[in-house]
Amino acid sequence: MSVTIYDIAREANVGIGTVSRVLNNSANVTTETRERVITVARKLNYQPHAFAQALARKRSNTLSAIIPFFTNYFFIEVLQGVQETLSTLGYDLIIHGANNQQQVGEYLQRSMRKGRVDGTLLFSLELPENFVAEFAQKKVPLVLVDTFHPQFDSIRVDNAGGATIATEHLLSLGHRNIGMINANLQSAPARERLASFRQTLQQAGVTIPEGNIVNSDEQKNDGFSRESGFRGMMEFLGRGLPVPTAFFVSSDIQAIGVLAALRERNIRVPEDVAIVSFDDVELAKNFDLTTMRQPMFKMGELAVKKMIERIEHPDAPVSSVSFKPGLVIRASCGANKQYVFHEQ
Amino acid sequence: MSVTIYDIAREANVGIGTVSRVLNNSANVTTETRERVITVARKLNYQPHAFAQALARKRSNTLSAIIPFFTNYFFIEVLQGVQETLSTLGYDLIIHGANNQQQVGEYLQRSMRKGRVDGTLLFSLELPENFVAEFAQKKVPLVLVDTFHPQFDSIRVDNAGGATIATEHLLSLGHRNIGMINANLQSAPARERLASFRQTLQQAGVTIPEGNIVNSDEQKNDGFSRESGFRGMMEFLGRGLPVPTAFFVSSDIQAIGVLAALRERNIRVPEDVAIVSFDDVELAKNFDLTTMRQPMFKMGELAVKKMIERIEHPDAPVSSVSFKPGLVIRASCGANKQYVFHEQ
DNA sequence: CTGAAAGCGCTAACAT
DNA sequence: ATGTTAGCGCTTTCAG
Repeated sequence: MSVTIYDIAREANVGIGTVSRVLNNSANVTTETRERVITVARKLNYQPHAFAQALARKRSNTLSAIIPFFTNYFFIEVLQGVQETLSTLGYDLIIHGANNQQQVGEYLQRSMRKGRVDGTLLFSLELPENFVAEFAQKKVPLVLVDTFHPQFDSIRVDNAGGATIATEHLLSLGHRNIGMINANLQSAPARERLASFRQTLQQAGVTIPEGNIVNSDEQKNDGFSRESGFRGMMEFLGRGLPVPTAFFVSSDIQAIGVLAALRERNIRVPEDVAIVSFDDVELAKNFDLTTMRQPMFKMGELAVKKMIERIEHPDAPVSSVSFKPGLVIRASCGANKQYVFHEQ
Repeated sequence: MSVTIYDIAREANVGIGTVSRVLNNSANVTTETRERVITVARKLNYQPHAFAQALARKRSNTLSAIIPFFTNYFFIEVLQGVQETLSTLGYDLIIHGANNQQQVGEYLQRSMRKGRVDGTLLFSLELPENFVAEFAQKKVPLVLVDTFHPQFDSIRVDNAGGATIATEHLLSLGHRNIGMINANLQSAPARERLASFRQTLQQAGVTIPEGNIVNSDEQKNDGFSRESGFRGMMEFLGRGLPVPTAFFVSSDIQAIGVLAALRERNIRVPEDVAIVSFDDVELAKNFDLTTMRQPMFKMGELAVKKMIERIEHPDAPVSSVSFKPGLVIRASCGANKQYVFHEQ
């Protein structure tokens, strides 16, 4: 059927071993024969058979990524970083979208149990405990992105640090009555962002009514959604409390909903209320949101690099790095009231 | 190392052939031995080695998808359909993000590299001509999604039909001065949507000033972006023409920009201007956009089904199906002025 | 019905 | 330096 190293060997009058050697750039081949083989290979339009290689090498050069099925911009951008990096390394990426914890298990099983992939990246999903012991013992290359487990490599966002910066920014702008529209507390990022928000206010000696904080109770996407932001702000407004002069919102996507709610009530941003959110997804700049930027693309790159290192050094100590988000100032916080639409 | 069919065979006192047979549900095995083998396999926690299977079967059970790197909601939703369907079929999906035409070629080459994948899905990108002859002759399983080539299967959106419905809807609402904010005409969908818009008006005997039509000249994403919509509307407003009572916008994402521009000029939607756009991406409902819904998830499903059929019947005639978008009426067209935020 | 054996295409250890 | 050979783990004839 298709051309194999046997065809090349015959045509070039060498053994298949030699062919394999030149194809793998291994030493000990005369430049003369090397060139002959290469010429023939090119002439025959030879393409190595990936699976045969994988089988013989016991290495597949492909990774898998398990991501939440309800994908949002965060994953997309991180994935782009992953994909780009992988592709320069000659690796392939298999994607698995998980709907629930059980599926995570299935995919983990499917990916790892056997030669299928060299390693897997788990995104924003909890690692099921029943895999921990086995994976740790077998030293399965697993890196967690935006999630954590002490026994595996992970890459995280410093939610606490980010929330602190956001809150301090609002404080520095003179705001003293601040509110927070948060996602569902069942998600760790939501908990961490809230805790730091509280702590930062407290350290600044600022007290706010407990009613200024609205936590989402939505299940979908853990409340990191536009609807959730809209409802959260509406709920706050329904409480009849004095409207704070500023809000910290736990994600850009929610902030967009918050903006809609505010507009409906004719409350202007940033004149009446300043907004700072979190993530800096693609959309954020279009809404002129001041937000905490997470270097998503970079996180993807780093995830891959860690993975490669892990594959090459299975016994290296596990490491966890967290990215500290940076403040991106746009119009929504009022620090810069100019409407800047076309920012790069 | 890990458990193979040899281990099972030994343990169950049968030959590896028999083990393989029961594992593949092939006939001609006594229920007795079958059960014995299954028991042992389970006990040993056996997992088939995908690559070895692929090598022996000459079939990998994995597909690849080449998508534009600047991914938007459209792809994400289609991909979810692809992924979900594939996963129920036991297939894996390899993702390649292409930045340019040349990369499409590289990935095409890499994917098709013998046996790597059983077929590839090409999304919204033109199939490089230099692959056509070879792929067609070798009957490489290739299905095009949201793009087209006469020699390969494809799944498309009926842009013409959709634009017609959108325009007729506006007409039926009584609008006679209508405008269009379009994407970059270098993209086929933009051209098709514009042509049908024109034709529908003409057939209805409605004439509009040429200046009512604004085509984007942006490169990024072919002008299917929020910025592009914003600028398009601003440009129109700068022309000094009477403002139409309705606009057809070539995508939801642009419509969001259009909305922003209109708001800035204090032009109300839908009271002053009605808007109908195209796509019905996730965000559309949050902006209460009346739009033409493309069944993206379904398109993904169908793409996979077509692919499987193509793999099984390499000689079947090529087919191309186009999905006719359906009108989703929300608040932005004024047909239903009620603010509906929480629609499912 | 089932065991044995021949590949699938490639790598790597072993000869020469 | 290069040819030969033994697998990698599984499927699939081919005998029996």
